[in-house]
Amino acid sequence: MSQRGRPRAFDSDAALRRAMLVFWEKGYEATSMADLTAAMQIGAPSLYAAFGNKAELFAAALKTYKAEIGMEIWDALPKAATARQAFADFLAETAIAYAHPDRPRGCMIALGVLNGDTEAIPACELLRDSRLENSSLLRERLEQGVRDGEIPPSVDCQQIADFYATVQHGMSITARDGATLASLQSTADAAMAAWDTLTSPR
Amino acid sequence: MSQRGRPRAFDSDAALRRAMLVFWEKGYEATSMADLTAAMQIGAPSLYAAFGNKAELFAAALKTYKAEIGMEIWDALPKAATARQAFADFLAETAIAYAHPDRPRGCMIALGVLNGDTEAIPACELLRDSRLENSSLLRERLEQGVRDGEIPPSVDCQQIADFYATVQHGMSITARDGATLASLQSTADAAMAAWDTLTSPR
DNA sequence: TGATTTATGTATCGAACGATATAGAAAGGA
DNA sequence: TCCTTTCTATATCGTTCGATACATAAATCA
Repeated sequence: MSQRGRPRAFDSDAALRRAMLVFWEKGYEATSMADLTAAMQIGAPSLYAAFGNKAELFAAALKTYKAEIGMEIWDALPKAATARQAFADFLAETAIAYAHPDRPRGCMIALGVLNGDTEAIPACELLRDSRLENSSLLRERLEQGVRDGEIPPSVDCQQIADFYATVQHGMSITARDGATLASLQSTADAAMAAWDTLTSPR
Repeated sequence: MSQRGRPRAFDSDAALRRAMLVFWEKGYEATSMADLTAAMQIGAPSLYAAFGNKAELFAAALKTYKAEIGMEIWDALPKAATARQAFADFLAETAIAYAHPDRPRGCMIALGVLNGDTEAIPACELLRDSRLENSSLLRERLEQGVRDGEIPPSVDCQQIADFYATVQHGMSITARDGATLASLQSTADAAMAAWDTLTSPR
């Protein structure tokens, strides 16, 4: 099963990366196949042969985004010694990532598709599931804090996770509206100002 | 200058209201003229004659949204006696409005258009300006609190306003993802848990 | 009543959409 | 060398997009 036939004339990973940037910047629906073929510098048949269709290409681009960009943010959760530090780092990394000067602002997962019939547009459900997964990651880190004795068992970890996930979602919109890195960092700090109250016994 | 010609066969306000609901639910770009004419129960020529084009119809729908839905939320700011109560009410009203069972979830201003070239899509800039206006309303209420002696002058009102505006933006996404009213209220409470720290002297 | 004005319903416009058919080009296998 | 396989480039498919031309209907004005 060696590679028969004419070899591919483009770098598949590089093309996928370019597609990711376009989807990230414009969202799923606002991105046309013409936008993609122009950015990826390949013809439409090559795109379809390599990635299936627009929806599958988006799914692949999302996977790349999670592995490459999302990792910068979510790796902070397990690294930090305490849940508190984990959340502070998580928000700080979010601010840095969302205001990165050489990339689309905000988060592809939060901004990719918000509207649309969940069933009609598969990308919509894909992103929604990703957001819910992220919220679960936050909850699990809090539950770890409970097991570590850092957080009292009486607190509702899901509620706290939902709050911080909501703040992160909002930061995507605020970043798209032009907020500075300092402003986003300030918002991250403000969210952490609620930590002590949120993690005090109920 | 009396009304000459054949009278309009539809209620313009009711049609605009239906258009608002469609834009609110699907966003600007995902809403087609076919969606609009179906929801408004009028022909395309009647739509164009009455509202100009899609962009102008969206602008009119947004105006209706602000006057009708936004008022429920933003009226809380001047009504409350203190800045703290104003922000608590503002967030509480946001939770209620975003989880209303008989309406699209979340906020039309936050979800209408997030992506897209600001210049190419006028609706994008329109919504961005609306979000920045709302942030300014929050800042002004905080500044009023400073004048009232409720908040120390050393705090950065814009930073606090940005934080709460960001939370509200995030609540739109969280609401679209299916969060319950109780969950949104919990997030609103969590945001208020930061109030004392945020408004303490710097 | 006839002329004018405005709204409606049908049918359709050119452009852009996502997706392909087709033919030719570039590789390995025999 | 010839065949098979795979990829590329051009041209285009049918559909949907936002937006209109056109003829007709329903009102006021003279």
